[in-house]
Parts: sequence; structure tokens; C-alpha cells
Amino acid sequence: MKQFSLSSSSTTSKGDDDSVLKLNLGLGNNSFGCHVGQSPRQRCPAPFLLKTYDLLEQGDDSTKIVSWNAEGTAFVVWSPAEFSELTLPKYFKHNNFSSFIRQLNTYGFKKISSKRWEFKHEKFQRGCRHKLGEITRKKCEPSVFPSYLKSSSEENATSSTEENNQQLLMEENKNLKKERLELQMQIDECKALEIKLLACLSQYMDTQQNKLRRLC
Amino acid sequence: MKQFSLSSSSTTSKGDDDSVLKLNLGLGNNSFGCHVGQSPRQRCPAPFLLKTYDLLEQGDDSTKIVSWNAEGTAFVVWSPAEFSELTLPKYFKHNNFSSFIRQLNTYGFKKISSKRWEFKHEKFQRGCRHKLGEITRKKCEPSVFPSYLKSSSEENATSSTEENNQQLLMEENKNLKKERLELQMQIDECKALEIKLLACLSQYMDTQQNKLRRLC
DNA sequence: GGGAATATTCCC
DNA sequence: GGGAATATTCCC
Repeated sequence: MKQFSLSSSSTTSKGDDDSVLKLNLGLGNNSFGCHVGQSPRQRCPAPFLLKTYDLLEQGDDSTKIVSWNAEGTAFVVWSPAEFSELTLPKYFKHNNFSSFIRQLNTYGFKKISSKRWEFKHEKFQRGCRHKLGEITRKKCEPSVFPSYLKSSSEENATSSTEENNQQLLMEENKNLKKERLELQMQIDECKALEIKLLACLSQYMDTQQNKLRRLC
Repeated sequence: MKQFSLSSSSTTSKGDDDSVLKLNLGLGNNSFGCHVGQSPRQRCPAPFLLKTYDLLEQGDDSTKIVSWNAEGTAFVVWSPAEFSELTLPKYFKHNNFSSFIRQLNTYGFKKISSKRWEFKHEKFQRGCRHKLGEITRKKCEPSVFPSYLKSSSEENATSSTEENNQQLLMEENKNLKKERLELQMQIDECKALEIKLLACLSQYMDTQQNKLRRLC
């Protein structure tokens, strides 16, 4: 007899049973609670995003200080002064409005009104906490050279082309290592999924055996 | 499921308001009082160094928590627990001993005793606040090679060592690219396997359905 | 609005 | 100890 304990244990993602049911219904679907294909990359949302979202969900009287706009498609800081003094230190290690805005810019939020402090990001909307993982920092991509290597012009006239090459190489090197790590993580994810799939298959087979046995 | 570390920030550090305000004011000092033209590079000391120095100069009862050693050539954290809870938040935006140590390492301090938390830096001594500007971060500057590339012998890299470095870099680079390819192939295999598994599962389910139908 | 330095956290 | 990601500050 095969082991049920694996999938029935509650240690894994909630809804293993669900995924089994879904399997019975839709075959081509990769709905195992974790996705197989390339839906938008769901990472662990940045702490900044989670905090900012949570801060908006606080339904207390602070809604006069900061809140979603009417449509829930952006948020408004109604009172920057109070927001800085009261709200920010509850969630962050500072009370500077400008630092908060710096972070918003880092994550690609846009100020969408000249009359009030209203900020918008496509993936940051009321009720969509699950989309926060799709928001990423605006950092320069691994494949991009750092600014100090671009357009070095005359300043580095002293540095030889050899040194330049070396810097480029080091940069590429660093990026490759980062890529390696990411690929490794992808592989780990894949492997975990395989294990789940196999467990699922095994469980399904057992269930079917039992059904047949009962009918015979 | 993954864990998000909202931890410390949501639990407000009690009574921090004052210190935060002080911090913000204190930071303003940085742009002033920079010595120019002294023989050893006198820069504006890093906030971290100034705070750590000042924290030691506080002659209050906190000397039981942290103080200079007898010779004034290093300093000792006598009580890490109290230091973390009481001293750190007065000067920094956290109360983690390990973050403090991370900073010490960044600035090149060395732990010089295995029996107590004693840290030393050549330029960080009692009565020598004016030398703090000579202490720099260990970060790899744009013009500096990473440690693993430094020949550790001379600053004036001869063309031969440069060539050597370059060769090493290119080699590592090549290997990394090879690795990348292999990892990519592993991923492709994984994905193919997933597809097969799903197909297999789906086919199996169909067969079972038919069996059941026939029996009913 | 964003580049870059420093600080804090996380992880090996 | 230190690499690297994220946070905070400073400055243009």
C-alpha cells in the first residue's frame, strides 16, 4: 500500500486536496498551488510594499491621514505632516516623508496628481495584496553596466584599456554569479514541484484502486 | 509557505521618537567640519564612527555596558544584552547587536579577544576623535579590484599581474558561462519532465474513468 | 525623480 | 566575516 501521509499532512501549502480535485476536472491545467509555467513571477513581496499595503488596510481613523482613492486604484496621503509623524514610524525606521517617496519611486510608483499626494502602481491596488510580489525594484539589470563604466570619457584617461577590460570582466563575472544563483533556485523549485506531482499521482492512483476494489 | 519578516519594524521601538529626532539633526553635522588638506586623508567621518565614538565618551553609568579598554586602544561591550536594548537604539535605527558588528566589520574593526566583545581599529582610539576621518569603509570602490584579485603585494600592478588577473577573470567567466548553459539545460529537462508527468497523469485518469464506467 | 553613499537586514 | 538585497539618507 502506498503512503498517503505525504500529501495529507498539513505541512505543505494549504489546499493540497483542492489541487487533487482540480486535477480530476481539468487535465491540462497546472494548478497545483504552485505554478509550472511562466505566470507573472511571484516572489516574496518586498517588506516596503507589504508595509505600505498593510498601512492602507488599517481601517482606523487614520483614513483621514492616508487611504486608497475612491476606486482603490491608487492611494492618497491626505496629510503628509501627520503621516510622517504618526504613520511612518509605526511601519518604518524613520519619519521622513521624502524617504517614503524615495522608496515609492524605487518601486516604480507614479505621482498622478499635482494637487494632492496620490501615488499609483499598476500592481498596487486595493484587494490585490497577492499582486505585490510582481512589483520589483527599478534597479539596473544584471546585464547592464554600472554608470561609472559608461561614458567614462576623459576622466579616466589614466586608466588603461586593460583596466577597463578588467572592470568589464569583473562586472560580467558578478552578474553571471547572480544569474547562476537564480537558475539554481529555479531548479530547486522545479524539483520540489516534481516531488509534489509524483506524490499527487501516487495518491490519485491509490484512491482509484480503492474505488475499483469497492465496486468489485 | 514563505515567511515575510515584518518583524521588528511593526513592533514600534518604544520611546524612540526622541532619538530619531536627535538622529535626524545629528546627521546634518556631517556636511560641516570636514577638514581639508591634512596629510592623511581627512574626510568627514562616517556617521557610524562618530556615533560609536560618542557613545563611548558618554561618561555616565553606561560604562558598565560598554567602554574603552584600560589603554584606550580598543573598546569592550561588557554587556551585549543591555548594549543592544539600551545603547544601540539611542544612537542607531535598530537594536541588533549583529547589525552593529556588521558595521564594525565594514569599517575594518577587528575582534581582538575570544573571551569578551573587544573591538579594535588602528584609527579608533580614546582621545583621537580627529582620526575617525581616516577610517574608510572596506567596500570595493569602482577603481579597486575585489579582494580575490588583489595580488596583495604591490599597489602598482605590473602589466604582468594585470594580464594574470585578466586571464583568471576570463577563465572564471568562461566557466560561469558553461555552468549557466548546464543549469539552463537542467531546467529545460525539468520542465519537459513536468509536461510528461502531467500527460501521464491525465492519461491514467482517463483510463480509470473508463474502467469505472464499465463497471457501473 | 533618481544616482549614489551609508545603514540595516538577511543569509552563507 | 562578509556578499548582497533592501532601506534610509543625501544630494543633484
